[in-house]
Amino acid sequence: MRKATHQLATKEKNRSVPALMDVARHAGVGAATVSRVINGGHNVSPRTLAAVLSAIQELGYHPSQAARSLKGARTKTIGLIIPSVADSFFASAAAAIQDVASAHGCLVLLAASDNDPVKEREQVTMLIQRRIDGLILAPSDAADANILKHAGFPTICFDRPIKGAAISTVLGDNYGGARAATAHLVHQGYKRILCLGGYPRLFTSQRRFRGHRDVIRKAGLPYLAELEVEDYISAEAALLRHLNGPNAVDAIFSTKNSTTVYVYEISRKLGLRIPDAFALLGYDDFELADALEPPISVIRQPVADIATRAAQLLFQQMESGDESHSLTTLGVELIVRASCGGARSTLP
Amino acid sequence: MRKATHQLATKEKNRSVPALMDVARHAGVGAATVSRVINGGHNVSPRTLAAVLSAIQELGYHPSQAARSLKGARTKTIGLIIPSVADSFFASAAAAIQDVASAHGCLVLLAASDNDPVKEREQVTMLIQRRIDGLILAPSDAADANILKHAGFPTICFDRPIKGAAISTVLGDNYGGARAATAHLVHQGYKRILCLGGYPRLFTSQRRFRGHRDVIRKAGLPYLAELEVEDYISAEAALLRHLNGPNAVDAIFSTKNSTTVYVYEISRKLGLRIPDAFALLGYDDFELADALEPPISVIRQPVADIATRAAQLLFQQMESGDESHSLTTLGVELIVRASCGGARSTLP
DNA sequence: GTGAAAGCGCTAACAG
DNA sequence: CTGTTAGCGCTTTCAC
Repeated sequence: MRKATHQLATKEKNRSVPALMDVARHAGVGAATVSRVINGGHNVSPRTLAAVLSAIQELGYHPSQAARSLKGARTKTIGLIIPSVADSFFASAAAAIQDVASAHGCLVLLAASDNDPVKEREQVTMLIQRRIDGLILAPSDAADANILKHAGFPTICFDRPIKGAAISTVLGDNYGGARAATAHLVHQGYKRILCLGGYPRLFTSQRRFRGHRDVIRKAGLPYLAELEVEDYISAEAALLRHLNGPNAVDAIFSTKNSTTVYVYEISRKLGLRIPDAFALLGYDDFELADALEPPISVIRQPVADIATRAAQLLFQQMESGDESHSLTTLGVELIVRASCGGARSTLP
Repeated sequence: MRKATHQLATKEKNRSVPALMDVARHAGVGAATVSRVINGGHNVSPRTLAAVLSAIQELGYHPSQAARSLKGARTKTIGLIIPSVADSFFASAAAAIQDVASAHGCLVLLAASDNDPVKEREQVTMLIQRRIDGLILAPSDAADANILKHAGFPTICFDRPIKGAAISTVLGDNYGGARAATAHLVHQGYKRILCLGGYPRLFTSQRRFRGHRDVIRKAGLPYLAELEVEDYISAEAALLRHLNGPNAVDAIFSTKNSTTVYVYEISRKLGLRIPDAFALLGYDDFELADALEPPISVIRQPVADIATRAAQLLFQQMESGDESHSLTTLGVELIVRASCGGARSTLP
């Protein structure tokens, strides 16, 4: 505090933050010595070390990462681009990635793409300008691999790939998960299984739709799907279309968390009991899935594993400089709860 | 791609990213001209502009933010320190803050403190070193204001203050929220209202505890509290202590989201119907609060508003250089659902 | 052990 | 309109 006043009084520079040279002068040593001190203090006599240290303390000096980076040092910062942190899947992923980054002494520069290729591009540009050491990316469906050509740092994709890009990628087994889900419903004896989903351009959606379709076809059951459901309104409309008449569905495979919840809520509003009126099986587990009445069966993705793996791959690649890329697909888990206990044997 | 090979062949520097000077040489112009181009392209002839632009394109050049910062420019980056992004409250806050930052062309450097003052310190240090333009902070209970003395950028606290620090702060009205919650239960005729909470060192917890206590005292009701509940196990133990005997509680005010859910789950496990066995009113709304059976009443905090306000204050302060600080307390909302409909009039 | 000096990539005066 | 030239804060030889 004294010093702050002092600085102003001597009107040296202006009231900006102290630089290494300020510390050097303050301690009566050369710049190189201060540099040595803040880099481990090796090859410095105890006397000078103490002097420099106290000068740093008094001035409240913090070395500028920017200046260090200029000299080619790493920025100790990785980028993370996701559609939104408000989405619990990506929030969990971000937390896991941050843990890994933190363990490596890195900070995370977070950018939201909103699934918009244009925004995504802008964010990538900003990250390149900041010279991040690496990037973890959940690409939009129209992501352009060329942006990363000249990036100068390794990139790992997770949750979704960039088609035709030579980038290591970590995915959940969307196709397998959808197959497992649908197969389970088939085995339970359901005959009219509706696939309810949205955002058909998303890689994950497509895989899940296909998984459902393939199992249905193989089982010789009628293919029923509503693939444009993106909010409560459209979910309700879709449901109404399939809940009445002699051809009413007896089970619903919902490919998205929010859709699953919509279906649950709509069923209550309509006074339809799950699983008596129809079975429900969702994609992605959620916190209160087993607190609902009935508890909802789901395909659970290993979110933390996916994100952690991606982060580990990134640091591995950052350290090794290895250019090779790989595709990792992590298995999902079928969590059977009461919402799809078995086809009704008797009709009311 | 051609260029990449070319660079290697001519072994100029090494395979590092192109710099402004590379562009200048490539385009046959001076450094200043390139600088002008990447800063808006004013005062540059169409011919040179085109030449430089195409050179930039070919080389895949991106100006280094680090070098710019060295010259005193802003980093266009703000820091955000929260306990964890995995917490939905802070995830929502982060999303809101990011929106504001994005609107100002800024990126967010995210750091997790885990409520640990030591980690928090480290994160602040790393952010100072990166010369962020501003910081938004949800401080740990033992946060040290002195860290930020020499930071060189404005800071805004949200959700919790740093005691005795001259820092603008945006809070939810925890005391008022707890009062409103407890008062509602009192008005409904409940007589034995238990306050269930944990993390008693957290500012938010303390305010909520006090709000409950003050209303209870004023109403002349017995003060009942279990303030060390931090997981399912301890919640169950606490509940068991107060659910039996002639002195059983008839209502529970839960001061934390997760605790509310625990109480709900435990009540189902025990076969106790809410609100017949006891009423339940929680703090912080959650997605499925109204999908549960019964729907849970809560105090809803304006999360997005709090975060947005904090971010706006920050940018305001960054732009004005204003050193003054303020305290903003945002009102909360009582969401009445079926979990505390009114005291039972008849005993079974 | 320690200091002087040369850049790292960029911007901001100045000259032309 | 355009090029030259200082630095910004730091690391890193290279002498002393």
